[in-house]
Amino acid sequence: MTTTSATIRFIDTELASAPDAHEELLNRAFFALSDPVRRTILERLGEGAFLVSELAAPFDISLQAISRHIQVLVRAGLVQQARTGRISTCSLDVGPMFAASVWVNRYSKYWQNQFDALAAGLARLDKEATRHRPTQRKKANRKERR
Amino acid sequence: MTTTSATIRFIDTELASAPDAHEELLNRAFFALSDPVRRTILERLGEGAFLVSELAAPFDISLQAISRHIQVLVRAGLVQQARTGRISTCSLDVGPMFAASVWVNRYSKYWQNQFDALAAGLARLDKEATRHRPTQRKKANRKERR
DNA sequence: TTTATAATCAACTGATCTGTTGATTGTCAA
DNA sequence: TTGACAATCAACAGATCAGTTGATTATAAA
Repeated sequence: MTTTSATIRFIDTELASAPDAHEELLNRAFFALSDPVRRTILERLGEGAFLVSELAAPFDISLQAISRHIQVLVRAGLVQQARTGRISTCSLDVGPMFAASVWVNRYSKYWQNQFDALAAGLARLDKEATRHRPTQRKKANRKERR
Repeated sequence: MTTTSATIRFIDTELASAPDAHEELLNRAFFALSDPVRRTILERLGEGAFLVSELAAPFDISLQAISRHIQVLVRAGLVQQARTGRISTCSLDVGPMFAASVWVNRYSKYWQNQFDALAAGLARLDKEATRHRPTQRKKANRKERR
């Protein structure tokens, strides 16, 4: 990655012309990525284009719910939809993902001890889960509270 | 970045032992990053450690609100707090950020045309904003609806 | 034409988010 | 001891989120 430095510089000047739009793009991209269903959909789309119903098949929630997840991805610019007739083909757009990577990678200089840091994060989560493990989830597939 | 490939492989096996914890770590990390106030706090912490009140100073919202933003960052593992007496010093922990980078960078192979993709995303946001621009924001610093 | 299918829209519910104000805790200083 | 200060807690309000079910739109097929 010898072009990273130049790349980031170019992006930064590009953003300076529309800083609000870029902020909003990051807001939406990170938010879209914060849900495991949406991340799974994106992983799937990494392999190619799929119909909404095909994307929905592996999940235990309604097609409508998946349709709205996809809408979140579309509004974040991560997914494009092409409707031909009654079917809608979804495909990936990694533009916002690249923007997210640029933002996050500003901290890459701290990643000498990435293993320790990640292990510590996981250990902390395990300890949390052990300390007060929920007896039962309130709703299936519901997002964990903490 | 000649070690990237080996790095990612190591992390993946590490995660396989606690997949749920890793999922939850990503959920929280991406969600924490989806708010511009929290991203600004993280940028600041990249320069060193700060008190809660110091982090709150640049913002127009209450100290309590900032305190809760920091709690979100702490629960995501991105920030550590050390309380000595009545003051609380906040510092950065890039572990979850590294995990987020690893996830996002699985799409780096698509980034040959990153410039076009990002520009398209920004152009789309601009077009949206022009089409139905809100006459006035409902609340100061409130998150944009779309 | 009638029927089945893909996908979205609409309305509703319960949970979560983000901000507010007021009270509280705990420490430092006059 | 008393008062100021850093930070959090607690309770509330308004908005958003994520799921549901039922209706609707539009195309494909019998």
